[in-house]
Amino acid sequence: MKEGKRKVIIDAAASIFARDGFDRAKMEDISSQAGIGKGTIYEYFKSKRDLFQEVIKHAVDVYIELLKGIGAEGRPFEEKLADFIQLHKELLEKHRDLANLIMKEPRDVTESTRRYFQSVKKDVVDVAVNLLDSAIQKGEVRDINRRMGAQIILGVTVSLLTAGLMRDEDWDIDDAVDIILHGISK
Amino acid sequence: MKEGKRKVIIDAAASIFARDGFDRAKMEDISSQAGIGKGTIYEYFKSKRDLFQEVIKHAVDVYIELLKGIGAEGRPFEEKLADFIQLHKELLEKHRDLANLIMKEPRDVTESTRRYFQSVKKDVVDVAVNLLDSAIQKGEVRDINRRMGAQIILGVTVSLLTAGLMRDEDWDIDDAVDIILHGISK
Amino acid sequence: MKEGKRKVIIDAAASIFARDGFDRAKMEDISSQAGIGKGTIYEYFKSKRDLFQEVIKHAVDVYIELLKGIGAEGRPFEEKLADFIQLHKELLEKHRDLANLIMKEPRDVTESTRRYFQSVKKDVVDVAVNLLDSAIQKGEVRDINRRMGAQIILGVTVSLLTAGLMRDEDWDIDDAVDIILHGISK
Amino acid sequence: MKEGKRKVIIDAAASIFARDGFDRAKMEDISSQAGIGKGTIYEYFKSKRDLFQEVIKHAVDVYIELLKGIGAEGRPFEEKLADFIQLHKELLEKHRDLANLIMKEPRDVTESTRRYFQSVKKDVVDVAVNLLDSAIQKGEVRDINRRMGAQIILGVTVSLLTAGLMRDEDWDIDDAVDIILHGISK
DNA sequence: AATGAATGAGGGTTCATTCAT
DNA sequence: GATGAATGAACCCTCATTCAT
Repeated sequence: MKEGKRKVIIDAAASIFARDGFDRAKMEDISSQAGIGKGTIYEYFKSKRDLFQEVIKHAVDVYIELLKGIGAEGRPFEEKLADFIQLHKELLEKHRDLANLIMKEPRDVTESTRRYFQSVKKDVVDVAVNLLDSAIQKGEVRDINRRMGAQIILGVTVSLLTAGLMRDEDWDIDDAVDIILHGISK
Repeated sequence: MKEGKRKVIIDAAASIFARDGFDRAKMEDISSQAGIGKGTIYEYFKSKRDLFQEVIKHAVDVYIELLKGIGAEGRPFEEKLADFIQLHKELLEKHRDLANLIMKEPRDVTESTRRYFQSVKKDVVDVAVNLLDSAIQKGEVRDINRRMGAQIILGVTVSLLTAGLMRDEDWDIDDAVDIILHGISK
Repeated sequence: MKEGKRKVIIDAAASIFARDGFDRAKMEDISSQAGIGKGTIYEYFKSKRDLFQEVIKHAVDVYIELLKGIGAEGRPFEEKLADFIQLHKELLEKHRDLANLIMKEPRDVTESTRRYFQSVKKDVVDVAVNLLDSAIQKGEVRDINRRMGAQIILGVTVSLLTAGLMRDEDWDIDDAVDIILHGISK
Repeated sequence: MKEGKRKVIIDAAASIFARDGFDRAKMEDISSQAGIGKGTIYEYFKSKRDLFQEVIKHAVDVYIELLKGIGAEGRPFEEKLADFIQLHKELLEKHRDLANLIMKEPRDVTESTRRYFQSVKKDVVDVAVNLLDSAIQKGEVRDINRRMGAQIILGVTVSLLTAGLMRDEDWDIDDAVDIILHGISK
């Protein structure tokens, strides 16, 4: 029961933080969104900042968990890459604003949260690095700087998605994969 | 004189907004950074929001102006692409935080500013689209979806730069250009 | 059993009120000090204020009881006076903070508590008045205004003790008695 | 002008703190008592605590200044003693509650304020000690422990006055002086 | 035109009290 | 009876904005 309410608060907070950003989010809005009293939040979280950190941590955990599912061996790199993009697409469609919280670099939080963010970003890049590494070893991909390649994959993915290009058109994923794989040169 | 002070305020505001973000930036900090009285800002700008919009507009104008310089005809696409990346690199190095203000989607401003942002982003993509279009017509690049290609170029550029990968390593631009042009596939 | 728990709560409250003062004392601290649940206090006391009043009343009752023991007839005034001071000394040493609660005039309580305090103070002064009265009638003391004399005795006692002058030096009591009795004039 | 308003705030705060105590005093009450806006206080004082400290410091400064006036040489100890009591009497009549703030030991302030309080108390006792010392040297008073004697004088003074005994009866000062000088013994 | 003192709406946080279990 | 999770009134403090000078 207790943990249940914690979750309710985190979900409400996620939606309000995502809508309004950290500074403009009001604890009262969060509490009413959660269907509880304003003071109740403080039974579960020390402060607004603390709540924010937990929201982020939760969102990130879900995200990382999903990401890890992609690595499964034995499938061609091309498919994994499509999955990687598809995953982000779904994530962004379902939790557009929350995704922003993860992708962007917020200035309004503890140094420790900032470090956490950095480490998360690194985790995400690492997933891409692993995808690449395995593909390079199998000879599917030429031997480029893995970290840079991973960064490029992530950047293309995020920028395509946040640009809203792919919102309704599934074929775009394949095109994106094609461009990442073969470039744009004739 | 009047316009001179306006500029002073915008510069000060740019530096404070970049440092603290919109919500945490204090009008008092801006005024003292500008070396003027707190009330004076309101002689030139209606409100904090208004000031912020002007700051963004100014930064964007400079940015767009620089971007337009790249289009110059007669040079190979590869060079233009390198210039495009180089321009962003310099911009990000000089005005890292301000650049964020432009690249990110701020939730803390007027709907009208949001629209302005959208149009700016479109302008930026348009520059890339034009680069691509001209290259496609010259046969330098295969006939991909121009807007998507442009978005990919931008995504690669921004993500590489914000990742800090290139901070001190100039060769990276060529590698990035290579990957954009020829992809990562063997 | 019921009364037993009441006593436990009063003792816990006394220690917390003494440590933190009325306003800063937290009901939760009191309950955990008492080893019971927060809500349980309200089974025994209507409110924080009510609890405070009971704490005071209890402390005062103990105090008054001790005071009354001094009056015993047949002993010289000088000894009684020394006892009076000694009693306060012990009281202050054992329950320094609680003693403050009694001696001082708290502004943070009901008018009725204030009146109670007044009456307690009067009781204490009365004890001193009785000491004096009996001494005056026996000719041990000159015929001064009894109430003023009593107030003086009390004032000297409390001020000496709270000043911490006598904390470790027993002889001081005799000196104090001497000065009260014979004044400071040559 | 600026200092003028500071003084206005301190006076208002003194009256509210005196009436309600530190914890219950509301900044809003203080501001409205001062006839200014709530935020204005914070232009002059960092926080409620800071304001409180300044109030105390101010009250104490006035008090110490008045006390020092008593020491003037060449007058008999008896007169000085009467002046000492008279001074406290007037002080308590005019600023009864504020006087309490000085005399009592508040638990709700910085350690540094507590130390300041201690030092003030010492100053006050020192004045009394000096009175006594000079009297002892002139042979007006027998050679008692000066600090204890001083504490006794202060105790008698304060206890008589806070008891409200002397509120309207001027003769009491002489009686008090008499008792301090000659004791109560026949 | 320029200033900065004054303002007060707004929001995070605390904690006495309630009440369902 | 005993509990402690839930509540929301209350209060300190910040800071964008105004306006008298």
